[in-house]
This record gives sequence, structure tokens and C-alpha cells, in this order.
Amino acid sequence: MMQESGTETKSNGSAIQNGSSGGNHLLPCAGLREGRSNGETTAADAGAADLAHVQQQQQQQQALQVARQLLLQQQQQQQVSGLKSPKRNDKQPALQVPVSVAMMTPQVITPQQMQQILQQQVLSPQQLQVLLQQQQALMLQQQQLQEFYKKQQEQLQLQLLQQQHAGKQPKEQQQVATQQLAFQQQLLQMQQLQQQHLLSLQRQGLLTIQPGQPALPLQPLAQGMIPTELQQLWKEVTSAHSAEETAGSNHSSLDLTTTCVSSSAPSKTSLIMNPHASTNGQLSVHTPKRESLSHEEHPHSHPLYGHGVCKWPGCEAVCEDFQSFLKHLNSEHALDDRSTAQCRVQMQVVQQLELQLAKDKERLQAMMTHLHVKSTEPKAAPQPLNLVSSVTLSKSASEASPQSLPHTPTTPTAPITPVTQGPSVITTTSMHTVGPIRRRYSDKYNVPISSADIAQNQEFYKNAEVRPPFTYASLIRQAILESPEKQLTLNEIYNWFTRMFAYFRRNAATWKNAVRHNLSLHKCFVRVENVKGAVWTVDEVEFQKRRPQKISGNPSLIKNMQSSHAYCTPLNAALQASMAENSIPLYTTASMGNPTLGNLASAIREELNGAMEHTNSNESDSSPGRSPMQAVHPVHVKEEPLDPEEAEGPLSLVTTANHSPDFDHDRDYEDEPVNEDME
DNA sequence: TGACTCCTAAACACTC
DNA sequence: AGAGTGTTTAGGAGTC
Repeated sequence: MMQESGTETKSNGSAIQNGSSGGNHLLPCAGLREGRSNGETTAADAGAADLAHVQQQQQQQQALQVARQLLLQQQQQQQVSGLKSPKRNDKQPALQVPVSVAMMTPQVITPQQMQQILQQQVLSPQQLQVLLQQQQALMLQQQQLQEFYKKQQEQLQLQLLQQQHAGKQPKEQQQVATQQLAFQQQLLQMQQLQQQHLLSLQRQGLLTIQPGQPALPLQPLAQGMIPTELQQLWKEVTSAHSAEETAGSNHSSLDLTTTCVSSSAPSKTSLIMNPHASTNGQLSVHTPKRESLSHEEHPHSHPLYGHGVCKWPGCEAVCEDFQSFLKHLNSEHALDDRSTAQCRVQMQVVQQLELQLAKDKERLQAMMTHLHVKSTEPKAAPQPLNLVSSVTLSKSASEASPQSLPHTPTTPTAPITPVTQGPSVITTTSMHTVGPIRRRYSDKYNVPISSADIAQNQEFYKNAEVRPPFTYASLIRQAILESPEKQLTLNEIYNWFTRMFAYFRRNAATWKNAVRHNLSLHKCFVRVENVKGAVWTVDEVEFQKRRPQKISGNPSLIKNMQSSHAYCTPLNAALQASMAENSIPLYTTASMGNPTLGNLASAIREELNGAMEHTNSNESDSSPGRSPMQAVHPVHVKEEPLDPEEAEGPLSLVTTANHSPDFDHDRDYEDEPVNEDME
């Protein structure tokens, strides 16, 4: 360490001032830094994007399902129309209350359950995201069905009134009744699907229902939460707010649902009043018509219209505004053989996707089960370890030190749960990153946490008192490199820690001491006299030298990485292929924007790139160490014990759009986590 | 088993 | 004197 203390002119006071406001000038990370005040981005935004896509997809599926259902109805109707008595009025009461409250109750995870999940810490942030997305998808469907049902009932009543006055239109009454029944069936199917989904979650350990807890379907309606509320709940729970508060607020979240409902809620009126509906047996055509009508009320959303383009499969006609789109829709995609055929094709596409999804889910389940069994075989968790302590805390900290209570997350409740409790610790992202890609601490406890995890869960670490699975040195380096001038005062480093990680908002004495200790201990941290006083910089060369231990010497690790890569590449290809081959715009190239799959795939690539870079660089170690200026790039290091020398030479077998130019720089550092997300 | 890394804790010195 | 900063040592635990 540089011994300059004798000549230091630092001013503690100024340093503190700088520190307190230091975050403000860290422009590159402003988004992150200000997350707490501006609303957290990154993960949250990604989730929103995901939701948008999922929503869109759901809308398409919904429209098709409704169309399918209606087609069926009409066929049945045609078959029995001659047999049925036109007198259906007496049936109306029964039709008006056909759906129980339970049926209409969104079977989402209740606040209590969400809280429980969080408390148990059995879910990684990714899992929570996935969970939320799944719930949201289901919710969207159910919302749409509910809306549809309501409209049907309204229409039915309207018809009744008309009939009472005019004493006619029995056929339409019959239609409505039939549709009601069909709709009820659909709701039942939805309910069953959701039940299966929940059961699946339970099987996977993702969701635990207490013995005394009523089954989800029986949850009171008030406890049902719409997806955005779930997200909000997640935030608030991780922010140590009570779940009850969150549950109490049910405002605001209607963006998704309203959009969804408006976009796809089938207009019963249009269906019934549409001459085709009552006279034409070819139903597939109704979908566009119905939607076109229903969306006149909600001009801003239509499953078949977006970005000024008609999204009718194979069309892509440019429509300047919604009105022209409607005209186009009615003229070009009217009821004819072609449209009907296209609709059928689309139905098949959806069915294929559903089939594929089911298969992949099954496969995932098998993988998780398999990995869980394997991972828990060697050692059982003898002591409670939460996500945090299991990742990085040394025993002295997690057990002996009373100060280390932060491991016990203050998040509402947080009973410490053994991480090996269930397969749930294996997340989608962790699945493909198990093994050498994780830093040893993670491997140690089978809690794979990657920078990708953090990237996607920056929010999580900001709000939950979960110890980040990174070394102090890495965090310090990250903090410094994130700063515009690549230098920070000690106090600014402190602030960065507390800003980025809720965990470091407690026990300051402990971790601040550790920070100082690391700054002094590691040669890679250079103290420089500055106008501000003393600032700390990172000597990247030293940082790279810092890690003599190489995993290159471990053939098994390399093998694992390569095999992982071998698995990933086809997986990625399969993902894209399955998307593209279905010719669904959402899923094609640009679509890698599809948050869910796209991110997953890119995350996989990224992780494996890192791994391969590492292994490859062992062979072609061409990095002579870079100048501090080079090092100044924002860090993107993975949490892997990588070789210092490999920094540059990522002979990446896979190039990804996501591949950050900076990515390679830090590949070798053993810990460098936080960056990707933060950038 | 030993070298190594990382963490925590603590003592001490220096400056303001 | 007290707080903040910086350095150093020690010991435990895990990895390789």
C-alpha cells in the first residue's frame, strides 16, 4: 500500500460531503443510483417488458381460444337448433349465476403466500420474477374471461329485456345461453389450468401452502391480487414493509389488466349482433371482426395492431392509424376462406406452442428434480442458512458474530430457511450456470448466484437485506469503476455499498472495517491524493494478479463448462428456432427482445461465454494486463474464479447481441458481480 | 496437508 | 477527545 498518510491533505469533512453527494455525479450509473428515489428500473423494467410481451401473446391466445370456443358453440348450436325450444327464459336465472365466486376469483398467490415465499428465501429473485410472470399470464387470461363473461351477462340481460318487450328473438337467446355455458366451461378449464399451475409450483417447492391454509382457489376474492400488485408486494416485502399494507392497496395496478381486457375482451355485443355470428357457421372469422369492434372502444390496444402495422399473420400491412387499421382489417381480413384458414393455422401455432411449453415444463421439472437430488445428496444443510449467509458469509460471521444479524434478513419475517430445502433454489438462470461459473462460495452451498442473477435482481439486493455473494474487493472495485472518474473516496465507497445493497445498511462498523481492510490489504487499490482529499482507484493489473488460483488446473471444471456450453448452444438455437419457426413476430429475431425467453437465452449465452472465455484464455493467454485506464471500463465480471490473465482473450465461441464490449475485461476477476446489472 | 483466499475482529496510528 | 481514515495482525473457514 502506498504510504502517503504522512503527507495526506485529506479532509474528512469534505470527504464526507463528497460521499454524501457523491452518488449524484456518478452519471453512468445514475439510473441505478437513483433507483431508490426514481423508481427502480432494470429488473422492474425488464419485468414490465416481459409482461408486455406475455400480455400480447396472451391476447393472441385468448382471441384464438375464444374464437375456437365460439366455433364449437356454433357448431353445436347448429346441430341442436332445431330441437331446442325457443322458450329459454326460464333458464335465465340459472345462467346468471353460473360461476361461483371461487371461479371468478383470481387464483393468484396471496400476499401471505408471497410473503411466505420471501421469508423462506427459497426463491431466487429470478424465480420470483418467473412466478410473477406466470401468475400474470394466468391473471390476464382470467381477467379477459371475466370481462367476457360480464359482457355476456350484460348482453344476456339486454336480450332478455328486449325479448320481454318484444317477445321474440329466441334464437339469439339460445345463442347467448349456449355461449354462457361454453364460457363457463372455459372458465372451468382456466381454473383447472391454474390449479395445475399451482400444484406444479407446490411440487417444485416454489410455493408452500400451510396445512391450515385454505387452498388457493378458496382464497377470498379480496386476497386475490393482480399481477402488478404482486410485483408491488414483492418490492414492498423486500423493503421490509408489511404485506398487509400492500394487500390493502389495490389501486394502480390496472395498467396491464385494463389493457388486456380492453385489447382482447371479446365484445359480446359484436358477436351477437354480428350477422355472421348468428348466421354463419364459420366462426374463425369472428375473431377479427369481434376484436375490431371491441377495440373501437379501446383504440389503443388491439392484438392485431401494433406499431402502425397490421399483425394479422402474414400481413404486416402498414396502417397509419387505428381507423385505417380497422378498415384494413375489415376489408382484407374479412370472413373468407383465406382468413379462416389463417385463423386455423394460428390456432395450430398456439397449440404447438402450448404443447412445446408443456414439454419444456416437464423437462424443466425433471431437470430440477434431478439436480436437486444430486445436489442435496452430498451434504444436507445441517444448519439454517439463508440465501445470504450461505453464499458468502464465513462461519464466523454467520454464526459467531452477533453483529452479523443482517444475515437474518429484516425483511418481513424472514425465517431463515435452509437453502437446500428444495429444488427451488435452482432457478432458470442458475440452472444453466451451475458449476464453475459460480464462484466458489456459491458452489459451496449450492446456491448458484451469478452476475446475471444480480443483474436481473438488482432491485432485490437493493431492497432485501440479502448479502451479495461477492467479495468486498470486488464490490469496492465495482464501486470505483462505476464512478465517472474511476476514483472514490472512502466515504463514497461506503455510500455506494449502502445504496446498492440493503444488506450494507446495517452493521456499518463491521463491513466498513472490512472495506477499509480490503482497501489497505489489496495492492490493486491505490490511494491517491486528490483535491477532494484521498481517493481510491483500482489498479487493474494488480487486481488481475491478485488471483493466482486458477480453475484452469481443474479439468473437471473446464469440462463442465464446455459441456454446459455444448448444451446451451443447442438450447439457444432451439429456443430461437422454436420461436421463429412458428412465424410469430413476437418470437423472431427482434424478438430476442422477448424478455422471458430472450433474456434467458442471452443470459445463458453470456454466462457460458464467460466460462468459455475463461477456459479458452487459459490456452491463449494473451493479456498482458491492461493499463488502469483500460481497466476503467465498467466491470462486467462474473462471479467466477477466473484467471487474471484471461482478461482479454475471450475466444468466445458464441457471440451475442448482449455481449457487452466490456464484458471481457473482467472476466477473470473472481468476483465482480454487480456490474452487469448496474450498467 | 499446505498454500491460498476471504472474512471478521481488533488494535493501533494518524489527521482533523 | 472523538470521529474518520488507514494499516496491520490474527484467526477461522473454505477451496484447490
